[in-house]
Amino acid sequence: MYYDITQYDQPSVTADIVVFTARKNDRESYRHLSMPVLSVLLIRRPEEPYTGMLSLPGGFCCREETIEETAHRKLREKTGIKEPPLSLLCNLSKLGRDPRGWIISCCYWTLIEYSNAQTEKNAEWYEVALEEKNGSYILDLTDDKGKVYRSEVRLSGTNELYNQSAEAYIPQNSLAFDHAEIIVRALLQLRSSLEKPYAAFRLLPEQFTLTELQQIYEMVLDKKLLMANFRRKIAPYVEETGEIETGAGHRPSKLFRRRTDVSEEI
Amino acid sequence: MYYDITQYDQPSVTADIVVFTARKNDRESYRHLSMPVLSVLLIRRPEEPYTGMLSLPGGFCCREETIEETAHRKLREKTGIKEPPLSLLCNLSKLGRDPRGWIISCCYWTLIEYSNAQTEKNAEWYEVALEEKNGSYILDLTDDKGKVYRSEVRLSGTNELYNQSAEAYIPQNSLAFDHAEIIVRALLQLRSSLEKPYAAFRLLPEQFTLTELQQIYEMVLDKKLLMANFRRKIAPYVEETGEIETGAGHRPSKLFRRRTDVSEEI
DNA sequence: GCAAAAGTGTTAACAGTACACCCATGT
DNA sequence: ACATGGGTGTACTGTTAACACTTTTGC
Repeated sequence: MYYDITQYDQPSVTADIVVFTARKNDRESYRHLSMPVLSVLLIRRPEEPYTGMLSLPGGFCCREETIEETAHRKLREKTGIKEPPLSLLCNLSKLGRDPRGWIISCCYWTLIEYSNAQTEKNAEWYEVALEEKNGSYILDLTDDKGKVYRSEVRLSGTNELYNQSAEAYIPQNSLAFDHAEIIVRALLQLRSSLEKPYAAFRLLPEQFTLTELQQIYEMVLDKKLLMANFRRKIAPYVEETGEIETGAGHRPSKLFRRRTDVSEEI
Repeated sequence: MYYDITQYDQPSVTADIVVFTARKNDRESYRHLSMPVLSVLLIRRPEEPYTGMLSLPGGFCCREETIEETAHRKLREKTGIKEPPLSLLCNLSKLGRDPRGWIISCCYWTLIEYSNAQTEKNAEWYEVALEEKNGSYILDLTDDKGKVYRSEVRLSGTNELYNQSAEAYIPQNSLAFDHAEIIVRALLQLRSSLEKPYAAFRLLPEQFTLTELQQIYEMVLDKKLLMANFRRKIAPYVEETGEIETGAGHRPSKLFRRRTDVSEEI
């Protein structure tokens, strides 16, 4: 009745996820704040190819799941996090990007609150730093011992994502496959998503101070903001809880929550 | 050496493309302008499944091409258009969305200038009209004889695209597969992309009047704009060519082009 | 002249920026 | 008291919205 689709060659399809979180050191002293640290979840590969190198969490799609469900299942296994909203980032499909054969990667990104996640064995958080340098990007990933994994990424288009670079499949230093490029694209998209604060809320607990929210912005955008202006900008999206943060050695902060009549999407 | 990826079940992958264009009737009279009409390219399916129903152009991905290259090849076959920039829209992967089996659709959208395209046999342009109605969308596609194909689409999230609706695979009236939903998502994304005028330029010839550009906006956003304000808004993106449109029965319009120092991406 | 379309100017409202200043707390 | 962070007001600037007005053409 129908054409037999299996007469055509078929690819394997993976879901790969860039998971960002904000980790916060405790206060440096009773009266000094410390900035949160933008971090990404990476797996040290236990198997071929690229054994021992760092890679994004993800896995092969199977018939019983949508791609997003595969991503959710993998995230549940690695972090215990339940079904965070996923943003589609890009599809990478150039033959040669994976030495095992024809493998298409559907890439997503998401944000989770650090205290909600317990990472399992070979999954670790790495601090993310991105620097632009005459058209290329320098991506530095730093583990908790201070070891830095540097990758240089050149994006073909800009962050508009409708194209993919020829060099995408060359593993960059300690990052397997084209995963360095994926992380760079995800960070660029995260930054532009901060025009609205929905993404930032996902990095904070339900109640937060406006300073904490501002620190999320400063961490992601990698620049300082003026408090008065920032507060006016996000005022429509938050509401006071009535509660107060205590014991911080200064004027106590009001605690806010996101307004529930605004969308949670990122 | 490596795990054998072919031991897992593998999906077929298709690239589907929502191609928009702006068709312009000739002037209704020597002194009345007529609005351009937003149109989308659809194929009347010559084969099972859904024979005779309308569907998006697209085709199965093969090993030798990236997904974008497959999309480009299919567009070349249907319209003769050479490699327009593609914007990633969504991946649809729910089992059951295609009766032939496990088929993942990678959906893109793009814009082309009408005069550049020659459609082949069973490909036709359909006028697009979208109406929101308490959370659902009514999509009306009209052929050149005035026949209307109506679909009702309910998006699970909004236009943020990280989810897909359970009913996605139910063919909507005359649209095969979940293609009605894809067109709705593409139109919503096209609308929000008009914050910058790059997308609009792709619907016009190299030289155009500001009124033509404004008509593109009004056509896509489906609302009237004020001329003076519109001109100020897009002024940074265009420049005068020095030439003048003649023979229109009114004060002649200056012809503009897009400034070449701004990105062409959509 | 006149209808239709091209194009400009004027104003008020609003959002973004920079900065000055006051408030509340733990030591 | 004082240092530190929390929080507000104000003045300046640029952008957007609404509307009134002038210009140029073919008939």
